[in-house]
Amino acid sequence: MANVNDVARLAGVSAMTVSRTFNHPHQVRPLTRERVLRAVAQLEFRPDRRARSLVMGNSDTIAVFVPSVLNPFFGRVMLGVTDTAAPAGFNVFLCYSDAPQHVERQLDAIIGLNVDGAVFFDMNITLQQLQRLQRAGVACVLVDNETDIAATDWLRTDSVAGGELATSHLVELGHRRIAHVHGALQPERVPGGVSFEGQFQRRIWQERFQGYLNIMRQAGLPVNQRLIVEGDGTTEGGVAGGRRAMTALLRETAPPSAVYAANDLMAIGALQACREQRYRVPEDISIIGFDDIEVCSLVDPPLSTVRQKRHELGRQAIELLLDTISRRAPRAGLCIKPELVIRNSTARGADSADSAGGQQ
Amino acid sequence: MANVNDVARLAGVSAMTVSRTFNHPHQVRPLTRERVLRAVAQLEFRPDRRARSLVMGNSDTIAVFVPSVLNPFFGRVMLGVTDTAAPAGFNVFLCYSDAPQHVERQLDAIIGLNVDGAVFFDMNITLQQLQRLQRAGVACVLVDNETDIAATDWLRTDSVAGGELATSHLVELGHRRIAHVHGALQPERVPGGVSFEGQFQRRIWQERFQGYLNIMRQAGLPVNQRLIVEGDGTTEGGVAGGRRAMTALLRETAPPSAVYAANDLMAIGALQACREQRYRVPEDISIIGFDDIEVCSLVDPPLSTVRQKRHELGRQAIELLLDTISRRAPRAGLCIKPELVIRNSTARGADSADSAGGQQ
DNA sequence: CTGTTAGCGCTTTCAA
DNA sequence: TTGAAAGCGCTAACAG
Repeated sequence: MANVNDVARLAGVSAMTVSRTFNHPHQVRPLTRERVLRAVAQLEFRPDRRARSLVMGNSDTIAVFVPSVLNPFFGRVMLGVTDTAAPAGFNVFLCYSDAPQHVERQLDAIIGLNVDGAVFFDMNITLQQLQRLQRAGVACVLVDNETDIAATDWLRTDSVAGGELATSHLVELGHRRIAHVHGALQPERVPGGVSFEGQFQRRIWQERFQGYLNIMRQAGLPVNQRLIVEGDGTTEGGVAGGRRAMTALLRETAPPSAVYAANDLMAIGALQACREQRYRVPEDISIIGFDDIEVCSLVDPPLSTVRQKRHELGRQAIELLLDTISRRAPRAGLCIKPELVIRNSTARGADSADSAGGQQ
Repeated sequence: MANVNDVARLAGVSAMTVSRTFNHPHQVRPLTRERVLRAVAQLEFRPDRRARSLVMGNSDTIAVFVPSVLNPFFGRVMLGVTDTAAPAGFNVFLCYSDAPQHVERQLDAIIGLNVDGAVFFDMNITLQQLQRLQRAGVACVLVDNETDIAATDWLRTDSVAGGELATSHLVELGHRRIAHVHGALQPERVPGGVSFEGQFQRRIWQERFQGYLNIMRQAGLPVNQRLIVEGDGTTEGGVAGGRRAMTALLRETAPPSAVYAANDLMAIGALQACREQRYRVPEDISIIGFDDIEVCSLVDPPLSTVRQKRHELGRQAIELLLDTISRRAPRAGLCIKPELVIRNSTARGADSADSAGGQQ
């Protein structure tokens, strides 16, 4: 590969002039610039970013962490990320922690790569990890982190509002026996009570449940502990977990007439269980999910859900990060509101609990 | 951030000893090493990879190109990539060309980043682009590239064999009127003939079609031009394209009793069309797809398909690349065979064409 | 086994 | 407007 000196020699100038042609074009005489650019083209010269980065102290590279490459949620988020980062001249380094022990190694890796900043989507970054990054000069933005960390910028999706949207939708359709399939609970948890506060493995399950509670109470509907069941919100186990949960619900003496699942995969599992047990959706049972991943419109019936604005999420996260990197903005927290997407898995339900269900 | 000199000072040694502690540990006395490592820990020192890379002439970073982050096919491929690259000490830089004009810019970017190598999955890399990369010292591996390029290592999935697997499966189930929904054709194409040689927009459509032809002829079945219809194999338009194609097929006076779609999304679209037109799958019509993406088991009925070994594909591509980078292996071409996955969308069909179809 | 010197490719500062 | 010198953080080569 040609370097500045090769170009300089060919153009009959000094290396500095070549450098300036790229970084301060107005400081070099048009004619000289011409000559330099001709040499650049001839030698296919691309400035070496490592060397540039070394002396400049910034790398124009950011890291983006997602929990899993297999998770269909993040494809569109990444599009929002790139659409925002690329125009600003940043390269995006994607990290995924499909094996949990990888995170520490990945953090080492991005510190070694001297990224200017990092965004963590849906992770469980600790204060210690965050501070290590910050000591290493990496600007950080946390999106839906498991624990709140005051020391940095963050962005959140409003899961409580999302849960409220889903539940109100069902309530407005006349449903009264509304079940909730949530994500995994902590292994060791205090028993009893419908207030699951702090007992969920992940914060989003807590919040999506909270939205459900809010609306049920607000509507004056009884919150029935037996209709609140644990699923599995993971990418791999989500569908099976939703099916298990739904199967259990259908075994109840009075099954629910509507189910709000804390994510789409669990909702799809619930759909499968209904089909297996010969319940029709949405005639017998309404089902609503959460996230609006692409499969929602591929299943039968197409799934009503709560849409996360994923492109927007990626975009705002990067904008926040770029602001932090350039110290343009004060520390701030942002919240993105989801929206209701009504497809065909939800329909008007019975007015009372008694007429719900019905094996055909 | 601390650097070698900071560590050296704290440990009371020279910078070289610090460097050696990382790169040639056996060359430094255990006691000295101890002291250095303590200083390293205390200062949280991570060697700067830019500087290291600059002097070593290699970056231990590779780039991986996929056509789209939204394409569900590549998640598992990326897992195979990382599982192979990480143990070898390589960072993976993921590039996706969701907007076509991005490719050239991405190539510039990875050259500037001085990656040691690049793998291109399912792209349309030209000889010019390849040579530019090679002149810049980037080792390249092409996986299912649109055009064969002799100048580099490549890897291919055996799409012809896959098409044969799918079609034989249908033939063995007793189907005779077997339709094929393929991907897009070239905008300008010579009309007539069932030999679509060279008229497909993408090579994989050509090959997956070829497998169909091979088996139909081998089984002595008539190849009916009207049962070979164009869909849309893209991530965004695949389902709608498959539905359109299937709708057309069902309008035939003698609809097919089985359909082989050139990818899963089109097969799912076909499934939807059947449902809309009140054909039962697989009782009235069998449908088989290609790729085995995750959604296959989520739709109803679960889709029979031809499985691409995606993790394997990622793994082998990286192994080939690492070999090329270290000049361990001669130029080579590899071919990965797919396998049949039978789920519930295919079933025994009528023995003759006449009894096929049947609106209920 | 350890230290000194030089240089990877680039850009900043200072001088012309 | 251009060039010379110095150095970013690291390691190979050589010396001790």
